[in-house]
This record gives sequence, structure tokens and C-alpha cells, in this order.
Amino acid sequence: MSKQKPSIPKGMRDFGPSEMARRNYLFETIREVFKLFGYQQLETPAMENLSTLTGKYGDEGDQLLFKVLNSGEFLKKVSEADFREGEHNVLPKISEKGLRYDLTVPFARYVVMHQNEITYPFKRFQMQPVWRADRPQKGRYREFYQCDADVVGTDSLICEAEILMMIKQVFAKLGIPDYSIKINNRKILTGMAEVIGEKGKEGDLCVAIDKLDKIGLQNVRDELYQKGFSVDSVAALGPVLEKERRSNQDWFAFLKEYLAGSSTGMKGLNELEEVLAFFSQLGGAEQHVVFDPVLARGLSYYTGAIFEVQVEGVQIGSVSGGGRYDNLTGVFGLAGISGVGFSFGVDRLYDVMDALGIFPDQQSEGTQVMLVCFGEEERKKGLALLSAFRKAGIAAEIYPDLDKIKKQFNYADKKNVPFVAVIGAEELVNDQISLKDMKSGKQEALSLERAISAIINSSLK
RNA sequence: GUGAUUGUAGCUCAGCUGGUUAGAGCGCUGGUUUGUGGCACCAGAGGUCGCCGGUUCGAACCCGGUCUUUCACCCCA
Repeated sequence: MSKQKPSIPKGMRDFGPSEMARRNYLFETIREVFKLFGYQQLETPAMENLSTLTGKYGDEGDQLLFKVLNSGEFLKKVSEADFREGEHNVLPKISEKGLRYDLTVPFARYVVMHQNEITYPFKRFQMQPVWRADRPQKGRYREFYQCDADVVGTDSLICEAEILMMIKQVFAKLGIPDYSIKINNRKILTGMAEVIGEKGKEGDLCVAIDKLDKIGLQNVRDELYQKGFSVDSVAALGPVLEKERRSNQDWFAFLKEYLAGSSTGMKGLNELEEVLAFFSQLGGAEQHVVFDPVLARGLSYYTGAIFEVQVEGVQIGSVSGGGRYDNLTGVFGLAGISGVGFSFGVDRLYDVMDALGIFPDQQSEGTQVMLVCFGEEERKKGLALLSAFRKAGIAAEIYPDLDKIKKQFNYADKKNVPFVAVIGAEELVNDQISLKDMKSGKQEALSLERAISAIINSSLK
């Protein structure tokens, strides 16, 4: 066998022990909050049938799906004619499974499959990796985790308000100081398209105005012209695009007049106000919650509220996003189920926390005491003590080889183990251990009981 | 999918206009120290210069391809 350089696929990553400690901290923080709000955890398989996934994310999304080659003789069903007609004909015959692209569509599939077992409203959360065959770049990976929380089977706007609460709670727990939860409503965007005289073109409108912050006013206008918007309609959009900093209340006041000609738009505005009213009744402070009428978001299935969270002071895309979808389960044959949900991107949250340098120290995570033994006899005693430490709830390990003491100590040092328990001939005779505090360098001969309490006391500090 | 960009020791990076035996810091191994880590000093190991091909008397360096890294666009967590 020839030597090969080990490697992993493009855009995918290994996570070492210190990264995992931090990632788990994020997962646990988010999980706690989800549970606190009454969400129950669910998992779905990494692969779905391609028919479940395709057509749900637009043409672009379909391109970004990882397709899995059929097992066995995957070319069996392909004829020469199929081949000549191109990949569109070949693909469905060689691949019927794909890796999940997000957690929402598999969830919709789950709801329809288990519709009779579910009591509605159904609140579920899900924290699993998803895969996208995108070109990797800053804050963008081909494999990343999403932490989704969705409610289906109710169109109550309390759900939206609770999502705002959850986002704020997670961010407070993580200690992220400066961020904004942008919120908008798809119906407001639809209304805008109507009142400027471009009814039905809200799709193009959304894609263009969503980029306002990024590409600037003139480029947005150019893009709209390119999409066939008239000069008049783009001009009519002026008051929205040329936004100075307005408070949420000022925006509402403005849009009440601006959208007066569109019942859909007015409905969106009312929904938004109601969400904020519920939010306030829940005790939520409007700080960090920003109404942004040009927030659009790509995913086509959103029909009501949409949100997106941006952390200030870092150049990383949104760390969370979501919205309401009225008919996501419709394509799977279950109509009339409204849902709303959102997702935290843990990998981006990690990047943000890392860039801001606000990950807390987590020393209590690892081994608290390591046993160092001089020889065979000492090691026998060491094994008994090892179990005693563990029984007392102290994370303990024994150096497994009878290496030089220096080497054993070195290992403990590298691994940042705070205590080393030395067992030599003298300790054996006295039925004691020499407990060394690696930070201070102080060492003391103690009984097992006293050593245990010394370690426990120090970890409480 | 489009346009750039990166690749040299385990890691971070030098390496001049193409010229003999490719360097540094950190890390690693051993020693100074056979009952003690960090600090210091000494010694040592470790590289098909991403891969394939081309130009040349000669390539880490120039050219082409390919993979990878990073970044922007599209889109998105």
C-alpha cells in the first residue's frame, strides 16, 4: 500500500478537544434556552430522499445539494440515450438520496409523516449538521451545524415574540454585547411591490433591496432596472430605500401611509406590531430589536415574519435567521399547517465569539487530578485510588506507563491538569499521597480523604 | 458556477534575478536533573518545497494543468 497524505474534503473540518469544549458550550447554552421555552428535541437522518429535498430551495439551492450515488451498480438504469441528453436525465437514475441542506424541510417531512402522532401546536428543536456544496469562504462551510427551533400548527404571533425572547436570552448567556435582531414581514415586502406598481414582482424586489447595506443605493436601483422595474416604480420606492435612521415607531407611522393602498402590506404591518406587543408583554425590551423594511432573506417559503441576527463589530454574516412559513408541509400533502422557526448557526457563532475573544475559560472541563506512580507496586495502589477519586466525582486519570517521573509530570502540565497525586515508596508506607498543586507548585502529603476535599475545594473557587 | 489568491519541517513563516548541501522561531526527542512539570543551557531528529507535466545545462523560484487554502460575486447559518 502506498503512503497517502491524509486529507479531508474541501470545506469540512476537524474539531480538536479545545474547540469541542467551546462548541459544546454553545450547544448546551442554546439547548437550555430551547428547553426552557418548551421545545422538544428531534433528530432526522443525514440523508433524505432527493425528492424530499429538490425544489424546496430554488434552482440555486438544488445546485448546492450534495447528492449521494446509488449503491451497487449505479449505472444500471442509465441508457445511452439518457447520457446523450445530459446530466438532467442521468442524475435521477444514479442518485436518489442527498445530504440534508437545512433542518426545516426534513422537519416538514417529519411532520407530514407523523401527523397523526403529533399534538399541535408542535414545538421542536433540532441541532444537527447540514451540508451545502457551496464554495467555502469566510464564515461559510460545506458542513455546519444548525440549531433550529420551530413551532407548527399555530399561526399565533406569540411564537414570533418568543423567538425574539429566545434569541435575546441566548445572546445574553453567551455574553455577546452588540448585535441587532432585524425583523420584517414578507407581507410588507409584497405590499411594497404593490404600492409601487410592480405587483407580483416582490421576489426580484426582495433580492435587490436586501443588498442595500452591501452594495449601496445606486446599485440596488440599477439591479431593479435590470429586472424590468420602471423608472416610476423605482422612484416610488425612494422613501423606503433612502432610509435615515428611524426608530421602529417612526417606521410604523411612515409605512401606515405608504402601504395604505395594499391590504396585504397593511396586514404585514399589523402582524409586526402585534409581535412586538406580545414581546413587550413577555417582558422583552426592544433594545437590539430593529425593524428593517429592506430585510428580505432568500428562502422562498417565508410568508410572514422574517428575522435575521447580525453581530456588530465582526465581519461575519448573519448568525441566526428564520421566519414564518404558511404552507411548508403543503408540498408533502398536508395543507393548512402554519409554522414559524429560526436557526442559530453554531459555526458562525463560534467565529463571532472567537473574534470578539469572549469565550469563557473552561478549565473545570478536563481531568482534575492525575496519578503519578514510581513503580509497579505504587501503580497497584494508584489504580485503587484512581477509582476512589472518580467515585468522589473527581475527573481523574492515571499515567498508564511507568515512564520517568519527569515525563509523567510533563504530560499533566501539557494537559493543564491542576493536580498531580504522586505515589512513591514513602507514600506507600504512610498510606498517603503527595498532592501537588500544579499552578502554585506547592506539594503536601495527604490522606486520600483530605486530598479529595482539597481538590473539591479548589474547584469551587 | 464566475473572478482572484495560497501551498516550503508537526505549527507560523523566511528563502534575493533560476545556480552547489533549503533556513529561522516555536514545538518534538534526549541530556544537564534515577522523587517532580513550567524557566535556562546543551545536543539531536524531522522536508519527494501540494501533485503531475513542460521550459532549462540547472527549477522551491519560470510556464501549463490539477488539487488545496483564503477572499469576493451568486446565494446563504
